[in-house]
Amino acid sequence: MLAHTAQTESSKHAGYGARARPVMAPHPLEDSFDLMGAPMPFARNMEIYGENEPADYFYKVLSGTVRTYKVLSDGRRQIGAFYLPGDVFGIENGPEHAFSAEAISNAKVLLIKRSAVTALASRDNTAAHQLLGLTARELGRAQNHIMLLIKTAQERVAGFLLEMAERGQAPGEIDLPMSRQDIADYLGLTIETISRTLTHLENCAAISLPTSRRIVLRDPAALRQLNG
Amino acid sequence: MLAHTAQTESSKHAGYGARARPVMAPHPLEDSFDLMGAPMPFARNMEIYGENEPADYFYKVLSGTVRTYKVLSDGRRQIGAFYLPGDVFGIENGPEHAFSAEAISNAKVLLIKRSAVTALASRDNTAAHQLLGLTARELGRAQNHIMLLIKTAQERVAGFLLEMAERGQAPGEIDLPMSRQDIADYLGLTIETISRTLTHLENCAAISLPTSRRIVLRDPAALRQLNG
DNA sequence: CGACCATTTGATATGGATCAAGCGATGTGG
DNA sequence: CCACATCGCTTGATCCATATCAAATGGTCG
Repeated sequence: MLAHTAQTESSKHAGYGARARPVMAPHPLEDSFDLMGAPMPFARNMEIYGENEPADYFYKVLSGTVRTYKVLSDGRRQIGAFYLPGDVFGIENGPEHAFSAEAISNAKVLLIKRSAVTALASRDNTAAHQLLGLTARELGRAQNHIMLLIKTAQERVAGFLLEMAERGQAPGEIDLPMSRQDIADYLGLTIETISRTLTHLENCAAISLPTSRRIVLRDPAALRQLNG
Repeated sequence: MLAHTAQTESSKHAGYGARARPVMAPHPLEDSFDLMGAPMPFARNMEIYGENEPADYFYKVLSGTVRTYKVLSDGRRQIGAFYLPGDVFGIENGPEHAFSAEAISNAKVLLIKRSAVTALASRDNTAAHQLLGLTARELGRAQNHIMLLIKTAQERVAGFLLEMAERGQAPGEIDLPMSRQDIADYLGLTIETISRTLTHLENCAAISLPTSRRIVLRDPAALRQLNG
């Protein structure tokens, strides 16, 4: 539904560019695409692209957090993944997006023309290899997600916390950018179950919850055990 | 656990080759790899590769059916996918297999050296494109699987039947190569729930079950509606 | 025919959903 | 600055879909 106007939009924010790339554990594979993109800001809860729209761009998170999701006919929402700064999203099978994407928090996203990437990939085989690597990584993520979805509520939440802790910068500390509803829709549970499970983990001294969005992993080994 | 002896094994069955490729809806993308492989037979329930083994080969089903799966520490098994003749499997993120693979029925599988494919891909960009296409298709399959796993038992079974019907040759008729246990482990349900759901669908006149392994889609539209 | 295995069917238990308040932070208008 | 509405989160009570436990049935192979 949202028509990208990358040129016009990004021209309003001409200060960013590749320079604005946050200091992160680098994803070396995709670096060569960075120069091809136009940075673009998205406000909290704004749609970046919609399901079934033509997949004309790849996207790289510069700052903020992004969710991809699908909604079933009766309104159930499944979140496909959360993307943090440095992550690339929008890579999918076929010419249309299978999921929708929204900014969870105010975010800056690099838009990279898919046609430019595939053109580059057909000339430069390191670029092709990088694109393959990104797609395979996404596949691995989806496979892990499948494994999460067959577990008990405790195991799903423990797995989610470990995943977020690994991806964040502070080891053993998580600053959740997403709501309980987002977590629930990622894990295939309800907000009530997420909340109850977190308080239970706190009672078990596995975690502590200084605030509802901040989680300290007090006993990661216990979480890993729960993880199945 | 299983060390492939592709050359020695396949030399015992030197009659197959690309000629033995079953007549199927072709997957045009991977045809250029076919000549690079060595066909190899696997008996029912034999392991093709194990989780965490080096992923030195890609595999293409020539006949029979293959399942990939992961087992959690407590014995729960999740089936990642079923592969029918013409399908390629063993494409994963990283240098090791994330799943194990077994023949469900006696099967012939083409083994294709991964190094040969990547070497070809770095020279020939159509080959690179084909490999990317296979990986992206696998990603799409995993994403659909995720969507299945958040649904009710009826929806999962309906979705599974529609998926199998699309992939099989006879429209509206399914000859299941796998057991109820396999279906259960694919859908994250129990065999009892699979069985009960199938009999319920039969009572609703959505399907009929001439035998336990044969399913006729009597009312595909009803199934599609159930699918969510 | 008889043993074995896969599948179906039945009875009961339970984990997580649903329904329903409460609570705490954040923000807004008076 | 405070009263109050709002929103996200937590907590409690009950319900229900599916798991679990158990037994019967049926199909296959020696």
